[in-house]
Amino acid sequence: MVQRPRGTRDFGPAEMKRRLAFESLLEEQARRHGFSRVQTPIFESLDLFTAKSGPGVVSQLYAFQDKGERDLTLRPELTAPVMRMVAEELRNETKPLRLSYYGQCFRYEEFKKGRYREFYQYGVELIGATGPLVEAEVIALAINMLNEAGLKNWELRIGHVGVLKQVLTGIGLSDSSDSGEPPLASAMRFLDKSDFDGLRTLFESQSISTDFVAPLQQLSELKGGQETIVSARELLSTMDGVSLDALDDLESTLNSIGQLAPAPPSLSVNLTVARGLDYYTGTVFEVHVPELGGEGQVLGGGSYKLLHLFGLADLDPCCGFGLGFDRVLLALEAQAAADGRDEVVPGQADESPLLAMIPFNIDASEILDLVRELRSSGVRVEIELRSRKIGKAMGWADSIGSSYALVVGPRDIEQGQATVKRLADGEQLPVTLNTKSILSALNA
RNA sequence: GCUGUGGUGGUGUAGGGGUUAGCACGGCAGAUUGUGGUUCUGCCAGCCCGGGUUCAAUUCCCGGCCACGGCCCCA
Repeated sequence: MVQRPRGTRDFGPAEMKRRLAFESLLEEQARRHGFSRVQTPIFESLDLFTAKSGPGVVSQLYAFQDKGERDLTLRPELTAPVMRMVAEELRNETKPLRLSYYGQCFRYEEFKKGRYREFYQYGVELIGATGPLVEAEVIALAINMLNEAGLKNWELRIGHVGVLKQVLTGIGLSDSSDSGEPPLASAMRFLDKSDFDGLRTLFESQSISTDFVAPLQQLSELKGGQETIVSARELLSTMDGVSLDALDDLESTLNSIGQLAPAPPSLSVNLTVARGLDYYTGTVFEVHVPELGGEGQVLGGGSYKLLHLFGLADLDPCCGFGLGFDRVLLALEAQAAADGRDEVVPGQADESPLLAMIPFNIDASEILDLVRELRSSGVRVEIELRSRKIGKAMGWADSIGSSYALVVGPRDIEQGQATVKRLADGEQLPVTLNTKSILSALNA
């Protein structure tokens, strides 16, 4: 028996109902925010991702050579492909662009709950505009999506890489280095790991006053929502030469988000986020769901500079986020189970009635015209295909979830009459064997 | 990269060195040739793979594969 490759999943009919409902819910929110869907290839040139993330990523890629010995890889994420597409195809479009995308990505790593080798990402990028309002637009969309999906108990973590950069630059740390890691990057790493001894040692080696360690520690330990900005402002105003521009921008972004979207269940402002990634330039944000445990991050994004890699530096920075489609669904499933709810994703149930058409001791050709007409009127019709006897046919109709059954036998054909049976209560509705009559019975 | 637990029909499980490997759900058929959901009966279908120990392994041991977790990491 051949099995699925490790780290992949099959989705049966019940699960796909939820996934399709979730995707269209996300798409509808994106649409209302002015975003248009795009799609890029499942595989790309290997260079696309090494350019963005460095040669180290190759170990985590499904990379391969094609018959022309071209180095290719299954895509591990969607931001870089969309950037490539913008540079290749969309230069002439009116800016800013609001693009959304959805599809599977592949990473060769050990898989866990919420972490698969083939996983699905939904995301958006807003390209060709920058600033607090742009960030607010993007983050508000993220909030609205999660809110509309019915997700509860999630936390929006938001920060601004510029705050810390401006502080560290202001006190004299350099952003460049002839060899090895720039001092600025080292400092950010120490702060991210809360390694204040390491930070102190770094400052000593860079001839920077260790008096700055204490306020930096305080800054990194600030916790809370929007009021954190006020505390940070007080703290930073005591440090000479430190610009408050980034902090002002973050505050402006937060204010606009407050107007564009409902308040998230929990908001956490963190001013020393590093995110390790040097292409982030402004606000960065993540959404965490505690129920998911170790793989609790369901969404992440921010303002970043990547288009310069494609010769479009004038469009940098852009702002976007990626949403972990599978993880959000896991969270929704867990929450629905905890509440004893059947509905995991709003709108997952197909509302239009299903009619079980049961040809009984007649040739099926007698009812096919009727079936066609009913279907083109929007009714879901399923024909009994196994010539079951009446009792079994009814059991079949029930088990496929139909709301109505219509048995058509020789007598019905002769008389042009039949009865539509409503399965919920057994009520029999007499109909004439034509589309109009049946439709009105279904709507009764 | 480190590490824990587990793998018995399609699903959920019981059992256990020699068994007709039990039960429930499911699917199919019959009782029931024009209106289901009850009931009864029958049928379908299983010990993850390889090696070892043994007279005998689904059961014990080792390895692999797969599954579910916890750290680390995560563009």
